[in-house]
Amino acid sequence: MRSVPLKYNYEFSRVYKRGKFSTGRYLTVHCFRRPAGLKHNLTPIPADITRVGFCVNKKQLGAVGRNRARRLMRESYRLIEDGIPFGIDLIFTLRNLEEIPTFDEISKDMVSNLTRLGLLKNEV
RNA sequence: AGGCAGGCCGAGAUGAUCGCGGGCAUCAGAUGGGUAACACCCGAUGCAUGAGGAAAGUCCGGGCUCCACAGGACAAGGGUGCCGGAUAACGUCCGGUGAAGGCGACUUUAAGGAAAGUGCAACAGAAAAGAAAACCGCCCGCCGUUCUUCGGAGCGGAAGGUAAGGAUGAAAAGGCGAGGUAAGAGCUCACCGGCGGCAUGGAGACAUGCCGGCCUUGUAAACCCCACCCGGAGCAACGUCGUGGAAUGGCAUAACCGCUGUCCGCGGGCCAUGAGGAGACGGCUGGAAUGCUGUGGCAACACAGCAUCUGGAUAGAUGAUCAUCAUAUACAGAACCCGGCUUACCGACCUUGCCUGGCG
Repeated sequence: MRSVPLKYNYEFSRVYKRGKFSTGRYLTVHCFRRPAGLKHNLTPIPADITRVGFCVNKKQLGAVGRNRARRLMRESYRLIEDGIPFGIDLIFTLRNLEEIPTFDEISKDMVSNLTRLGLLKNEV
């Protein structure tokens, strides 16, 4: 198990355009199963890693709020990381909400979304 | 009791479990990357450490980097504008002067020049910028007329005098009082204001006093004039490396393929070269640094000594859960770095500070 941040803009758009998604009450999850032999700048991307991105709309929250939301999502992801298969690109996006949800709400929503996409081997 | 001024702090604190960034130390290397081999990267463990007073707005001033000019002056454009000081510098800060406000402690200040010139001053008003103007009013004399107590009085008229009063206006040509006069007027005088000169004090802005002629509207946040300052762009700056592809040169061209058949030639191969897109690394944090003490200074600040090392991420590190403390937690996240300004903010604390009023 190894998770690595998703970096480049074109990789994000690939996940949005060609991947599957699931929307919950607080989060939207996009996932994309990388085909074998995919390269970035002629360097092959290892098959045994999962790449993750966390997004918050710049318009809905200030810098502090965005940081907080990202941290909550990252922490939730960390706890269920082991149950997720390799070779996948994931993007978690906070939905447009009035307030930042609590850790519990994000955590549960993340699990249910990933289950719906068939990405969780067994519920934690 | 009310107020004035200044300072200081602010992810609320503590504990437990799990987790993140870079740093240091140790370990593991018959296993990944890397090297000639080490180092190093990657991995594990431990240790300490890890956002702000505004990190924000990006409004000024610098450092740093590249480009331009490599000398000076002027013009254009922009900025600043009482005086002195502080500073690397500033439009900032400190101390003062003048003005305005407040009973006061204090506060505010968009403070150069209106006698270099130009423009503007709506409406109202007779007149709104020149040494002006007579709407009402006031007045001597004159003419007509009425009355008469024969002194004059009233009314009307033409020509004049008058800026004291009324009326207009944001503003009416110094203010106010006395003398003066037919009525008036800086016409004369005292005081006040302004202007000019002189003296004294001060480093200066200015202050005080005396003298003079009797006096010149406001607006420069209208143009403008004067003095001083300013080259441009920014860390996505800039520097180093830079697979492949393309370019140029060299070498090899047996076979095969392409340039529609044939021949020649060229390309596909290998090596080198200087640019260089993506990307990587550096720039990247030890600094006009912070704390304490001392000396100088009213102060801003400067100097000296001692001590300390205090974020450097790169899709972007400070988090999660639980428990306790008191009800509960504002504005808000470094992105090259400093000095300011401005704006946002739940609240906590300090000064044997100062002022006004009440009671004793």
